[in-house]
Order: sequence, then C-alpha cells, then structure tokens
Amino acid sequence: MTTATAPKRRMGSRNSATHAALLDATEAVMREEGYAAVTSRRVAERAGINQQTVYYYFATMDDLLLAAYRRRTEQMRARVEEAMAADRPLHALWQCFADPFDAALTMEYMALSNHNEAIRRETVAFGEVLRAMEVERLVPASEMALPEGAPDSPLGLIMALTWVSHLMGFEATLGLRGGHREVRQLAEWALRQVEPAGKR
Amino acid sequence: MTTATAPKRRMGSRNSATHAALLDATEAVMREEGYAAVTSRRVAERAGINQQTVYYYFATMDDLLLAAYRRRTEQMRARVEEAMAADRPLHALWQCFADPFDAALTMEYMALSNHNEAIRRETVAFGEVLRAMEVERLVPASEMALPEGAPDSPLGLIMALTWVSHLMGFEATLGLRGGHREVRQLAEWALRQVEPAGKR
DNA sequence: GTCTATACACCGATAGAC
DNA sequence: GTCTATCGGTGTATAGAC
Repeated sequence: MTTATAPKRRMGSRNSATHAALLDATEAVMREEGYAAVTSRRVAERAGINQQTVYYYFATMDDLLLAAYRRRTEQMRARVEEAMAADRPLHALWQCFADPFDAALTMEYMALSNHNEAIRRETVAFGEVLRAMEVERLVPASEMALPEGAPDSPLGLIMALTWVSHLMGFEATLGLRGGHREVRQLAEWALRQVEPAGKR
Repeated sequence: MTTATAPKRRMGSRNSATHAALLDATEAVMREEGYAAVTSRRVAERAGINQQTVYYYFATMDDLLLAAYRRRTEQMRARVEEAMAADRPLHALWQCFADPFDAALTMEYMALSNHNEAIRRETVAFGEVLRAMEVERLVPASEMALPEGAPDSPLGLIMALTWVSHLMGFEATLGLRGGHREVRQLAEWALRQVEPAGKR
C-alpha cells in the first residue's frame, strides 16, 4: 500500500511559489553538498522560510526528496524528447548527457538509489522510459554501417555511446580529463557512422 | 599542510585487529546503507566495540572514511594489476569492472567525491593511476584492427570499454537490464578485435 | 500560510576511570 | 585498549498561536 489513508496535517498546494522554491532548494543543496545535506533546516534556509514550514508542504523529508527527483526526471525526459527531435538525435543526446552541470546531481541520485527504495524505483522507471525511447526513435533511424563481422546491434551501440557520454561527464566533473580527447574522437566517429550528416 | 603537528589523543596501532575491523565495518555500512550512514555509532556497533573507541583509532570520522577508501583503492589497484597479467588483460579488466558487488560502493564514493575534498583527491589520483596502467600495459599490446576511416586510438577504445563495463555494473545493481545483452555482444566483439584469442 | 515552542533521537567528539 | 559519562549541536517531526 502506498496510498495514505488520512493526512496527519493539512498540506500546502502544489501550485504555491513556496512549494516550487522548496524543490529548487532541495536540488541546489543536493548538488552542492550531497544527499546527506538535504535536511529540513538547510533546505528551508535556502528557500527563505523556517524549518517547520517545510512540513506544511511535505509530510516527510523523503516525500520532498522524491518530489524533487520526480520533477527532475520529468525535465530530463522533456530534454531527451527535444534532443530526439533534432536533426541528428543521437548527436544531440550525446551532448545532452555529457553536460557536466547535471553530472554531480546524477551521481548523487544514483548512489541514493542504492539505499532508498522509492528513489530506486523512480531511477529504474526513468531508465526504462529512456531505453524505450531509444528503441522506438533512434534504432529505426540508425544507419549502422558497421564493419564485417560486427554484431548488427544498433541498440547496443546507441546505449554504449550514451553510457560513455555519461561517464565522461562524471569524470570531467570530478577533475579527470586524461584520455577524454581520444574517447571523444572515437565516439564522434561512431556517431557519424550511425547518423551521417546531411540526410534531411 | 597535511601533517599533524601534535596529536590531541593517543592513537591505536595500524596493525591492530580492531583497526582492520573498523575499516571493514566502514565499508559494510557504506555499501549497505550509504555514506550518510557511516557514523561512529553504527560503525562501532558493526565492529563490536563501543562508539567512543572509534576515536582511539581515528582522530575524526573523516580520517576513518579516507583510510577505508585508501585501503579499497589499493585493493582495486592490485586487482587491476592481476588482471593485466592475465592472458587477455582487457578481457580480464572488463570482468573486473563489471562486478556488481563493487558497483554500489563505487557509486557511493563517486557521489562522495563531489563534496568531500580528500575523497575527491583520492578518486582523481586513483583514476590517473588506472589510466597510466592502461596506457603503459594495454595500449602497446593492442591489435586495433579497426575499420577504414576510424581514428587509430587504442586508448580511446580501451577507456570506452572500461566505462561501458562500469555503467553496465551500475545499472545491473540498480535493477536495469534492458539492452544489456546487446551492449555485451558489441563489447565482446570489440574486445576480440583489440585482443584476439590464442596469441600466447 | 508562516510562525514559535518544543519533544526526542542521533551525531561527533572529549575526559578520564579501569 | 576499552570502557562510562557527558557535552553541545543538529536532525525529524508535532502542536498550536497568529
């Protein structure tokens, strides 16, 4: 059972400015100080309200955390959707995932997924949505002129490329840069194979 | 300045069984409950001693965390060394990184690196050591019969393969499996290209 | 809708007995 | 080397005034 039967406290509207400010503050604290720092006191301070008011909008800190994460996965989904409408969708997706601004937050939520069941479920659900989008939108459009003997697996190559994109973002955020030029050259060659220029 | 001038408290020996038990307990708590749960009380309980005794062995919890991490990176380095002595080093490395038992812990330390400067430095140092080992041991031995027009970059391909290995382990640990078969087939083909069987 | 007051648990860390 | 006792700080969450 996940549906609450009777709320213990009255709850603030989802349309309120404070509600949104709390989600923003949660994300900022998570990005800058990590998931362990997402406390009612710190989030409230960021949002410019006092600690107890957080509980007017969210029954527990776990609820706030999940709400902030869900808003983020929805934003990411929209961005992926947008990338897939671009001239070269896989090229656009590569750029999208390599963005270092998102990397720290992504790492935080990945780690959190290992120990918070609600967050893990959201991560898995979002991952499956992304995969389905790749299968439906990217695979049919891919050229895949892979060399002799290679497995004819557009999905495998597409996923590998997005994974490499993600990990390059993680490493860059942490301060590792060695070999990135070489990886990028190889990836860009592979991207061109799957998605040649000037087709529209 | 990293060298302490005068210890405030007497300190336990590094050879003690309790010292090792504390490092083990730290790792276990981190893996099972996340970095936020690594507190003196929880670690002590796991190690079978009381909370305050932790401070006989480590001046601060940050010191304990760093010591546990350093022991782990050293173990990982040894395992990579071992993999590189195998018949097909890159194949062995692929197996090594894809191990799901390590994935949760790796994610935790990556996230922690974003907000703990000492941990971040250790992560970067370890990453650079791995990269150097790849350049020195793997690159010269690679065959790289890549197709026409592809950049002749063994390092790029080697790094991409290890990254894909890592991210496959992360996803599998979280419960995502879609497309993994396809990625694995492609990766195994690439591994065979770089490192053909039956050469020794 | 936001505030004050307050409860109770857990945290890091120190002092000092044994 | 491990223990007891203890401090100040921070965390989640509730009750209720305004």
